[in-house]
Amino acid sequence: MLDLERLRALTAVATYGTVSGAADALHVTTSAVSQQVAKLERETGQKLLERNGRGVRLTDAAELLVRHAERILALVEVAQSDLEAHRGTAVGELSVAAFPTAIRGLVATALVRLRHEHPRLRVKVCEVDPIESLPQAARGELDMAIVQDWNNEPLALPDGLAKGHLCEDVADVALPADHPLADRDSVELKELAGDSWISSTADSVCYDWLTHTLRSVDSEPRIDHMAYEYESQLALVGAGCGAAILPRLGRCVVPDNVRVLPLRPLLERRLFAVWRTEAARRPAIRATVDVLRAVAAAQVPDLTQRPT
Amino acid sequence: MLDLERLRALTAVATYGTVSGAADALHVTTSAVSQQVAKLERETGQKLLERNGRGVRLTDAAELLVRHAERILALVEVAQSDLEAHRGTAVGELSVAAFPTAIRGLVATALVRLRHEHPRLRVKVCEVDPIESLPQAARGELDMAIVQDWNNEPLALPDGLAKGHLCEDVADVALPADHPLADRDSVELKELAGDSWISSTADSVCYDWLTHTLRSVDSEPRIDHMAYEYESQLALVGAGCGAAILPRLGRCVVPDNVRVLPLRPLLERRLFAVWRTEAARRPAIRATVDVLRAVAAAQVPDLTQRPT
DNA sequence: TCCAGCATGTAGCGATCCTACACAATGAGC
DNA sequence: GCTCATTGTGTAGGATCGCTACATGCTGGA
Repeated sequence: MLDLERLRALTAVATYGTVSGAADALHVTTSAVSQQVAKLERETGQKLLERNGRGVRLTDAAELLVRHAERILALVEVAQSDLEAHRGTAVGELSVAAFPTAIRGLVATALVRLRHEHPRLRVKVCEVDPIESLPQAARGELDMAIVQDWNNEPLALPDGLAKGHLCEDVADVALPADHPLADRDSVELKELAGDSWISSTADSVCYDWLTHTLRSVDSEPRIDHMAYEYESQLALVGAGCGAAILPRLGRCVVPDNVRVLPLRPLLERRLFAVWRTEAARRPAIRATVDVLRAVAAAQVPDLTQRPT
Repeated sequence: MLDLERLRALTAVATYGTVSGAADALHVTTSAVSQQVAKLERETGQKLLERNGRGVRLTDAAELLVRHAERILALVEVAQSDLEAHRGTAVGELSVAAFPTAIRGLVATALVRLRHEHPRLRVKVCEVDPIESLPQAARGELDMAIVQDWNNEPLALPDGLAKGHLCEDVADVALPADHPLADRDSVELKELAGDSWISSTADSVCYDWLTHTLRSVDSEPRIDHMAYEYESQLALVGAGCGAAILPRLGRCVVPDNVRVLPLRPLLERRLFAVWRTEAARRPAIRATVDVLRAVAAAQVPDLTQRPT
């Protein structure tokens, strides 16, 4: 009889291309994965991995088995999810990835309520940029990813994932206090064409989005500085290094030498929770999304109406 | 992660209704099955079995899990079968059930050829009446069942099973040597209406078939004696106890005090091999069916043209 | 009331699986 | 061309798992 853990080991090798990559993902040693696959080879009577340079290559038989294994493992996840739904209560472990402003502006508060309302549910939060968390969720390394979707750039969802809308958030522009436009009530993005910009680091969705957005008003946007944390970006803005886009959700204290102005038209992002469709029926998923929505709803006035 | 062996244990309990029945089917002790299910309960966090009188009853959660498990286990079998097909050669173990005349008339010879042509295939034969072997094959306790199908009574195949035709066989009637019709070249069944009959035992398809067949010529057939083995039936015929239907396949030596006459019209049975559709792609299945057909074809003249 | 039948719990033994370590093979950098 | 980092496989030992045998508890019929 085939063993699901062994099938998972093989699919992990197929996914990551190397035995050690699979071992990392499964949190075991390479030796363990190697032995699991070797056992699978003995059981099936067929060679599954072949040495290929320093790595391995899957044989045709292994590719075939992986295709079956993916269907089987998906069905197993549906069964587990269905069984948990039958139980009705949110229990077990739920690993959630979120980007920084969502963690402090939404998830932290939600965790308090979740711990209170679902004491048997253990939510593990990890700060991961959506650029990473989406594929991780698709691969099953995460149960839920909290991601964003700017109004000028829709979210591309990998196969097998479902999303649930959480709330809207508005982003303003942060300018040095001595900027010519710093005393305006609001500003249009195109008025800032030619300005120097401060962005998130290049391995984040915010960087991709900012360059894309600025290109609509400025053929050659100048991104001179990059910092992943907004607090650092604001320090750079205060030092007169340029402008930055600053979401309202999870906003830190703005230094005195920085002015924050609303943009015209509003620059909005939508927040989504994303999960695998196989796990959709888990009460843990539903409960977490519900609480996230409730927390978000309580903050909507703050986010969309605050003068700045 | 769910474990397939544990799921199999639960489905066996669902199938057989009792823990000990499941244990028998899985060839382990009741304690082992009980522990497996208990572990499943801990993993899923839900009660699966409830004491019910001296036995157990499956909870709703267990019923739900069984439905999923059946789909998963079927998919696993397809994967294994597909993988073996990819390998191309017939290997591993194949458990085959056949009724007595098929064993000596067909399977024994086929085993010799199979052992020669597919040395890595181990075929295990067990004599089981089709009345038992069909459900056993459907439940996965057997890989193949060799069954018969009389020309006046088609075979009802349970869901999930496929069949392959092997050959035809003809049955004659055995009469005491001093029977008034014993010297005829052939005889019609209705000429024997009112005669006493010797049948297979009541727990066999042959008994069911014989009573059904005789009813078409005799409203109240007299079945005075029953013996599972034809050799015993012929001894009874020779002792003047009645008539018997005697297939040509695997026919033993006929005693001197018994005459065997062909029936008009021919009483034919068709032989089939039956297997689960999930295992249909196994080369072991295909190879065995092919050899059975070849052996049968070599005997067809003997079976259908022999004067008696 | 006793007993047969069924399920569960426990102790112990063997198998399994994982980690740590050693070793082999490859390919990139100097 | 040599060295070394990277990757995969093999082996020994310890922890865990899973099974059997046996004891115990419960139920329903004789």
